Amino acid sequence: MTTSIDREVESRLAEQDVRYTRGRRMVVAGLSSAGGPLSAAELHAGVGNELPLSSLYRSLAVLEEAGVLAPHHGTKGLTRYELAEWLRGHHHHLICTQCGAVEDVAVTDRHESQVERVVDEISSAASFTPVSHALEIEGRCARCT
Amino acid sequence: MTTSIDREVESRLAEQDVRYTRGRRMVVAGLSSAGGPLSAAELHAGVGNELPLSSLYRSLAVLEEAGVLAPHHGTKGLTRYELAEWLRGHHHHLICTQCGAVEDVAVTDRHESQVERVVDEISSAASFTPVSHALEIEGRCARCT
DNA sequence: TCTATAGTGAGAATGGTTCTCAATCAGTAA
DNA sequence: TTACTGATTGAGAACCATTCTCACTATAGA
Ligand SMILES: [Mn+2]
Ligand SMILES: [Mn+2]
Ligand SMILES: [Zn+2]
Ligand SMILES: [Zn+2]
Repeated sequence: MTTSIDREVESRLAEQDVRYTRGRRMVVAGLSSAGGPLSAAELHAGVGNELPLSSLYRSLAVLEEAGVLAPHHGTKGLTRYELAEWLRGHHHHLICTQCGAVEDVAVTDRHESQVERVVDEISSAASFTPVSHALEIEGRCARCT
Repeated sequence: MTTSIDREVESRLAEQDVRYTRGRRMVVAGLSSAGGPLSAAELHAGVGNELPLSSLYRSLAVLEEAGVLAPHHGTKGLTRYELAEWLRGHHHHLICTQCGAVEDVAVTDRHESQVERVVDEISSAASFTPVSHALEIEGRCARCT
């Protein structure tokens, strides 16, 4: 099945003369259907341990380099990846300190513009040029309350 | 030299029957005088490679457990630590994508209350119980512009 | 002082991630 | 189609931040 995200990734990679191979498609598909960022190990398990780990890691690196994926450095010794914002849309994260789950959360335009105003004011006061921001909320998820 | 932070850490550890030893003091001192979170390797170098790495890592773990330090998972394969918020005060981070530096940035009460309102609204919409938040701004620092 | 417990340091072990290299695949030209 | 060429893959070794082990030392309390 070819989704719309698949098609967008396809053309993005074509622009950069990077092939959209079977393994890379599996990674994108795995992350497309996830509710939050996934680690290499989680992706590996998610595809029934097809796709060798070395290839999986290489695919993650290639797709990150191509701007298709964004790394998310969460808990200790583990990098999780998610689709880049131009594919999935901007969002923030709810991180459960109990079970460790990271959940995507959409954000309204009103909230987003408020956050952006704060980001811009903080940045300009520090002579910093902001490119993006991440608002991460830690606490207890609905299941762990 | 015994700073005020030193005294606060001292009593916090005393409450928990955890000794405030030479190595632990070196870690707290190193982080007190830093402008952002530091990794184990950075701390190690900062004290002239006194304090063996195994002891340094153990001190970081003990101080984190005691609530004196907070880990910051920023870059790949590297955990940086900073003083907990009750010691250093709440702040946010400017992360330079060019040089990798992480800089603390103070936040005004007005900004903070705006951010907190957004955090609360996002959380309650997701049945999430927020405990803390982190606003991380990525971009170029003044030096790398 | 004696004893029990906490802390230390050197090095081994662990585990996520990256690297190596030979084999295979995909695009291109003849 | 066939031959050529560079990209991609997979198995395993290597890497490196972090954690563990264990014998030794320091400290607090009886
Ligand atoms: Mn996400
Ligand atoms: Mn900080
Ligand atoms: Zn949870
Ligand atoms: Zn910089």
